[in-house]
Amino acid sequence: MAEIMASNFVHNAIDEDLKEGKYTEGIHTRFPPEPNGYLHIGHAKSICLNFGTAQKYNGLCNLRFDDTNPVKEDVEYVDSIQEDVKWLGFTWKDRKYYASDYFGKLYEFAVQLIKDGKAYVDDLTADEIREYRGTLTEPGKESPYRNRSIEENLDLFTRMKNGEFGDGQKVLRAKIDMASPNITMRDPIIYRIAHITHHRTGDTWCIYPMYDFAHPLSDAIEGITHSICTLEFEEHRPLYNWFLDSLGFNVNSRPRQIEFARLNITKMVMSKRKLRQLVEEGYVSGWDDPRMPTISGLRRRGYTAAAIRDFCERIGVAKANSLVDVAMLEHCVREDLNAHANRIMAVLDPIKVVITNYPEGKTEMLACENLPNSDGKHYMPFSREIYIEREDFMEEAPKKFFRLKPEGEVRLKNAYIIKCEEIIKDEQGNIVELHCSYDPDSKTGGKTAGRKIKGTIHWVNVDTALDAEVRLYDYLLKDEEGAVNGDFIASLNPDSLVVLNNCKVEPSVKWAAPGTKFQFLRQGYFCMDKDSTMDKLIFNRVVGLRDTWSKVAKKG
RNA sequence: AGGGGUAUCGCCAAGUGGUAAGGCAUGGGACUUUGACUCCCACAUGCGUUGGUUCGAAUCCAGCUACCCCUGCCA
Repeated sequence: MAEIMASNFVHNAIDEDLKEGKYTEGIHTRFPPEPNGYLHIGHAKSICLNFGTAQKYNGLCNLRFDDTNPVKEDVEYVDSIQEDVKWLGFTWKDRKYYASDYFGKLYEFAVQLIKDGKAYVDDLTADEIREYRGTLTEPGKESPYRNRSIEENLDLFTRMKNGEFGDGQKVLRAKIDMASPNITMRDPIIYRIAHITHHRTGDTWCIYPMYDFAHPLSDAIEGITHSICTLEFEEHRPLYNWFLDSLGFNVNSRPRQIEFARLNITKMVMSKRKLRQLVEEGYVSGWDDPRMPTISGLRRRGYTAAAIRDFCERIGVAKANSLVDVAMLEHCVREDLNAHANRIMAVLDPIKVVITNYPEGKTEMLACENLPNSDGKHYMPFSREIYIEREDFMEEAPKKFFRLKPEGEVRLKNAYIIKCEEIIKDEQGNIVELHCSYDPDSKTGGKTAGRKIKGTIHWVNVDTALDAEVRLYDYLLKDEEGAVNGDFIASLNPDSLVVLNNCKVEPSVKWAAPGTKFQFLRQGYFCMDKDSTMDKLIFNRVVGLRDTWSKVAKKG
């Protein structure tokens, strides 16, 4: 299982608990997604925190599906969630649970509350309940049904369970305090009626517990010691504790809820609602479209699990709302890819180069390092005609242009030094071909291999190059300012997917593993998508694009 | 009668009364068969603000200010 080392304020809180002699049985956390969508990078933060914390204290972390609202949930999501958590490098062993596993127990807990006079069945309509709740500045008022007898409540709740009432006709509420300044405590609803088929329990139930009721009790049932969740649940904590107190859970051993700030990243939309909208309205091919900030989308882009884990450690965990620069995420993939991804060459916008003094018909295999300074290598054919990147040649080049120019020399990566002798143009004046000469002794190990040449460019062999349709992806989800608010649909960047048809890639591409780093000298790293085929390569442009040249040019 | 939170460099973030870690970004420089990578160097007399306590305050106290969350039969 992947290791998370970073320490944070949640750990400080746990340390205090331990010092006070609490939770002597060990630390136990849980990751509790609702299966109503795919996991995204924000969930990765929570996954790393929960599994990482358990690891740090030699404890356990459960995977629990919070499936208390069947209207939005589906098995497709429970499958994808498991796949993504696993892929990220974490394991829950046999501790996969569902809140729906506890529907029976939860029902009994509710009955107990009624027997203790702490819950009642309310006949008010949804609108009436809202009115009675009061506002942020005014207290609510008590429901006329609030003081029904325990017997009547018991009878009504049983009949709710038995399906005698329609959706919305009745709810079960906790009897707390309608005047509480904390609105969560104004007699919160704990059970609602919904005649819907649940993806796991089918039609067994027609009443479903609310999150506020199900969560603390599910935690307690599983022996969770620390229930780590996001900031918006902070004022639900008194209610979380109220249920546990009211049902007699020991103050020193019951779970403790700790809240942290959710993740925001510049240029990325993290709202599940909006991501769903993108999928449902067809703006993307699915939840795993490489432009999506979902775990599966990032995976298809070529992000590695290690990079995402590293990112989650680096951003830290705190309570202050924050907006992490996407540059941090990109740095993390770049670093991982740089260390582990094999180098392979591809030319996106080819221009043919004929090496006039290279023997016709000759082909030699040149050794190419898989990684800088590594023993691993692959071989690439080289012959008289090759392709180079169109932008690697400039007819009228400024002084600081280090690549190919008339009468200039440049090094072909893993091959020879060539010199541009002649430019061939068509009637319109477009450059169609370059004629160059090469220095036969300049390849690795040759007599003149050590000559200092300022520029090095990538290339592929004409005869053996594979044609590819390359799609370059940029972040889809952003607006001009990179802000995460605003009408994101209207601001989708139409250039976010570019298809290049003339791409030439080296033959070893057919063996390239997912995450393979393609060489684009000066531009950094392009990463091949895991689902790429030879005629359709998807490159993650964002990984390491760094146009140093334009910076140099700008400076003069 | 509103309540709950949060403020430390452009962006994250340590710090828990003893004189401001680290990372990302940025700017210099070295190296380079990737203008990448790597390596060096620089980057808060300052911790939202105003007062107070103290030999000493980002840390304690009081008052301001700004931002976030809460009025689902969502989670």
